[in-house]
Amino acid sequence: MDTELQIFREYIRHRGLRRTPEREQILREIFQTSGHFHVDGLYVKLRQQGIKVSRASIYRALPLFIDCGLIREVEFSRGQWHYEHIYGQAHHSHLLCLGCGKTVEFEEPGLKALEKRLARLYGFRIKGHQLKVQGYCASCQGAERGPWGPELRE
Amino acid sequence: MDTELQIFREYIRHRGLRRTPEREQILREIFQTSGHFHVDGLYVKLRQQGIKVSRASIYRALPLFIDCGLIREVEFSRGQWHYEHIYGQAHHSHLLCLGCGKTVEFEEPGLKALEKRLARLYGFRIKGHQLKVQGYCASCQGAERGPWGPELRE
DNA sequence: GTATGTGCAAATCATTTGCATTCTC
DNA sequence: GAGAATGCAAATGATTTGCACATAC
Repeated sequence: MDTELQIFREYIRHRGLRRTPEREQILREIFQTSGHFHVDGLYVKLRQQGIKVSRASIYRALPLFIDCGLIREVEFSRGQWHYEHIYGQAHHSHLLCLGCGKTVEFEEPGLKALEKRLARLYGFRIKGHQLKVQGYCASCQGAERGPWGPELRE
Repeated sequence: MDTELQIFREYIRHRGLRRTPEREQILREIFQTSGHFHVDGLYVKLRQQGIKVSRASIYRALPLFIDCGLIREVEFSRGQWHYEHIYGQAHHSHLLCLGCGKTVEFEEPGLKALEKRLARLYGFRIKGHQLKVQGYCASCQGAERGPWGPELRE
């Protein structure tokens, strides 16, 4: 249940940082929500619960959570940053609908093999990858723009 | 040689837009440079040649070039947007060094098959994908941070 | 002639930062 | 008590936008 918190405390200790209620409240809120979240939504949800944390503290806390492997950043479309839990989750990629913004998560085991191949080929020590696939979902295929069609905005 | 320009003019005509020297100068500059470029670099290079185009016009022109399939946006690390030609180029992915920022381009034919599979599985009409792999290149592996090691900044 | 495109400077918007105050260790 | 972390408000920086003028069709 609170494994994330434990991991975080462990991390804080290792780095000689300080354990503050703000950081832990933010972390709790993140793990109470399932799926993706973004900074402002997080800020609002905290406020609604009467928890007073500044946006600045959120911005300062997120890199720590990322650093200890609890969450990860994803960008759905340009400038649209979201975060998602990764602790205890299988690594997945995203399929995005350009029409309605729907996202589907999928796993692609073949990418592990690709990483190995790249490591060998280019002498890299691979740390990770991100794959994003875009298209139009079943219900948006009508509105899809043709070749230089009606409109385009990513 | 000037195929890009032809494609662009064709596109302009199709969309009922106007053919302006600014847009074409920007396009020429882009295709005179090989590899990646970013907005500010482009702006400076144009100025250096005595070509006066405002940043605003560049920002307004790039979506057109993207729309007609001449260039593509890539984000190397958070907020670091680059553009690259795609006309006449094989689709490729990027391998990035987290230490020195070096980038390696590679092709991964398997992703086409993945797109097909996703299309069938989720009923999407796939438009494209982006894959980014990160790691440390041979010369940066010493400076690499361990588990919660020295430093991390994407 | 009209609608589009351009340049400029001002507006945006998410994120970062400086600084005085408050907390952890 | 010293160094970190917080909150606030101001700074940043890339991109966008409003508007007056220029220009393509």
